[in-house]
Amino acid sequence: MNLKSPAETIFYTIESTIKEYRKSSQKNLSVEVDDMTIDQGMILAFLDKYPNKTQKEIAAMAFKDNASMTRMLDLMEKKKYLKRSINEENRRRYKIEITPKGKLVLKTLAPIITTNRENALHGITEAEVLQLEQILLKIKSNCTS
Amino acid sequence: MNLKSPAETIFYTIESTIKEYRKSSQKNLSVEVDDMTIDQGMILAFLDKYPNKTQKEIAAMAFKDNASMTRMLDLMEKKKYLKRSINEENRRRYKIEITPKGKLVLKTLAPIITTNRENALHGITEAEVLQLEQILLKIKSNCTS
DNA sequence: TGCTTATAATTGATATATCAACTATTATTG
DNA sequence: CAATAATAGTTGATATATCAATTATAAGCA
Repeated sequence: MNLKSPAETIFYTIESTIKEYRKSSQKNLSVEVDDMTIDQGMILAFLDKYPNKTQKEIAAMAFKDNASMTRMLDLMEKKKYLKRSINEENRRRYKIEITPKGKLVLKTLAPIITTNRENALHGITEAEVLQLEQILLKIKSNCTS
Repeated sequence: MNLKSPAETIFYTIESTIKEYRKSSQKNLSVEVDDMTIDQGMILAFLDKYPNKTQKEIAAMAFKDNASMTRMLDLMEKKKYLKRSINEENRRRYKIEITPKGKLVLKTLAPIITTNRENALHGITEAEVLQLEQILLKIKSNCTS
């Protein structure tokens, strides 16, 4: 039987690469911010960039499940990074506002995120990144269609 | 500020690609096997291929945390896919054996896994897979060093 | 041999992922 | 307008991820 062991497949490489990236990013983040995960940081960045989106839309953009999004926002609200209030124009939705504490964290995060990305892509050309992206998008498309 | 939004980065593409692959693989697996996750299937495949490795070694190969491995094996044992017994040569270790039920599932899984992989890589050349791998390994190496 | 250190695995705490069922609200349609 | 369907978000259950602390055993060394 010629079934490759999981470790020999490209999927394993994809998964282990992103895991290492996440791990090293979390490590660098934790040095500067105490009680924040990289996912929470990412959500905060999305909320900052798209202030009028629904939780559901943010979830889709961040590639998260709605249920996960609810729980992450619960946590972030508890930690005072943001505030949710009912959107009176559509009472099913929330209005989500980043607090001053959240804004401050975003400023702290920016250089860390930049460094994380630069570090991960060190010695890799723009062309390679493009190739990488194109091939990945093909795989992604194969899996969704 | 020129900080890209998370969705515009290659890391987002990597992450979303592997998530779609996992999702579609889980879906195909669930059609044939009822109470098994793709991670459990992967671990079973590793155990089959490397019957004398420790949990720790399997965890490292499968890119899992030791704690996760303990819990996954607990579950798989409870579901009778495997059996653990103390290794008398080194009482810190377990001897892990795949049960007949586990062996059967492995057989059922094999064609599903093959199909999942082929489907995901449909229309992608060997050369592209190699490129993909090389670039990813660079990123991974940047993150671990 | 006794003490210290290393190793394999577990456990607790917390965060996230996923699916399904559910609530509240809004939109549609007969 | 009332009944029904669609939408936004939540909750419960279960699986996995991660870190830190802990247990049991083995190995190394004075």
